[in-house]
Amino acid sequence: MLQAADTSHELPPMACAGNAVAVRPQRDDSAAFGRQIAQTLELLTSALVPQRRLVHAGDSIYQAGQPFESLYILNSGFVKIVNLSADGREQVVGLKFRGDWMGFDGIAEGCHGCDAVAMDTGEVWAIGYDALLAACAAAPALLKLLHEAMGREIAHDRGSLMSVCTLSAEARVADFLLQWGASMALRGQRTDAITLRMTRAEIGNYLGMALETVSRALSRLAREKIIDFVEKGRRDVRIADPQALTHFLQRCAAL
Amino acid sequence: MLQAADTSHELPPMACAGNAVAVRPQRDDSAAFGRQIAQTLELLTSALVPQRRLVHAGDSIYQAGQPFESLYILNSGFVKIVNLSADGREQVVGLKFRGDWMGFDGIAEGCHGCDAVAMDTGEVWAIGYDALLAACAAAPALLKLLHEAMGREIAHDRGSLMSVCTLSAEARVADFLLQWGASMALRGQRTDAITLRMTRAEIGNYLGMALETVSRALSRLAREKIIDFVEKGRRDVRIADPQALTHFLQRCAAL
DNA sequence: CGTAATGTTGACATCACTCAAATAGGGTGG
DNA sequence: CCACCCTATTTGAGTGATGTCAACATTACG
Repeated sequence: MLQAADTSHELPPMACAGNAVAVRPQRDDSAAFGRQIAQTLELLTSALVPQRRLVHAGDSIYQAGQPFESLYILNSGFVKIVNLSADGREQVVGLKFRGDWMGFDGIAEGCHGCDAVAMDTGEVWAIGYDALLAACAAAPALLKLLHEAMGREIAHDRGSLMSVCTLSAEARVADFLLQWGASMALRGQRTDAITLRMTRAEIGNYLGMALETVSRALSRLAREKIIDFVEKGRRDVRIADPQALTHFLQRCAAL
Repeated sequence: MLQAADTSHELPPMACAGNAVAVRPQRDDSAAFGRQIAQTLELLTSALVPQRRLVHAGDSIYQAGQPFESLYILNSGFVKIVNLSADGREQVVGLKFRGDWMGFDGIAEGCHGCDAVAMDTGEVWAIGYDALLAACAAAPALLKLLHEAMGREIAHDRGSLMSVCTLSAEARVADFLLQWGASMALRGQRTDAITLRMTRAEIGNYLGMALETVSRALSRLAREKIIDFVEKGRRDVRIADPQALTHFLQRCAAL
């Protein structure tokens, strides 16, 4: 579909996950990631006093323009990261789940560049950045976890950019569902029954397409029996056939 | 053009740059950023022994799949970061200039998720990650710079995502030129005469559009006297009227 | 020079957006 | 429990922006 830059180079066999398309909700990964979250939270509480805050849908955790003072960890719930441009455009640029860090974007400029808005009831831990650095000096393991979180975010954002740039609208929706499922799987949750807490407009905004296009893509996936909706309400998606969904995506990408 | 998610929230006055559209090649910023680069390089040499490497156009600094061991700093030259997917898509997801760090994407997974390919002759410094962490423990200022670089990258990637998702093709090309100019300005280089070291195909890949669309957008900007090409070869762009370019972008964004 | 790579431009096709209308759900007050 | 409203969603029809294909022009390079 889109042109590939002809970067001529031999590709060594991909030894690592990278931004692979397939979902792999393997038990190992899931357990490892769960341990990592637990370890992070544990280290944080042992070394610092995170300020816990209960948030409800619509609450903002931080807003663009506010001075950067803390990083945040999502202990439970679901958060969207919204980028705002000077000329009024706004764009969902990230989704955060349990264990995810938030607020890195503020480190460089000294103030936040996005809004973080809760999409559901949940608990957020705020960690003063200076205190965190001090704690990291004492506990190198914590620094390692912090860097891993930042690295993961960078790698993930690049994956998003690639999806938007190289996949058709339908493929992006399929990819979105797969990624959501993978996120759930990593956290040990069931991956077949996905409860989207977002409107079609928000999904479309996140994926860079009109809400009608999201709706049509989901309808088509449902028509082809790749997904289905649980009774009453179209926000709960069941990935009826994960393999078919992966194949669907690969077929789109191959064109 | 695209639908905005109706996140209802009041926006506090933007006190900071964030992902503002306008270019501001102010002398202050430029000087500050120049100092920051110098400080980074100085700190690195004082605390560590970076491994310097001369690269030429086409050389790869690291490749996806290689084990992650080092971070890299570009001392001079110009590098593109290319993301590869399992199904063969490839996408330029980042461009690096003097002073930029590379390789963060490998921290989380333990192996690199992208290729970094030199587009021009330059010098790259490799810094062993473990040694860097040790040095950071001794020199907190270095850790601060490292985190700022990571935060900047995250913020920048989100800006890219937003551009691709919310701007028309022509606007993205205009934005691309403005950002390039801003990068040059930050580094104290002339901002009016831009030497694109990329083919139309690479630019299009980076911006998520066909190379023909890039060509048409540049032609139109030239026709409207907003930019022009220096004699012989269409790779050297002169931003004839920076304000007009900014206005052009804002006009596109307003639609 | 001659050849290959790159860039430009036109014609046409198509994907995805816009506009519009109908349906469905969820919540609220009577 | 029902009537009502409001939002979210679905679906269709038409259009426009952008991709694709193709021809040609220009430049770079050996």
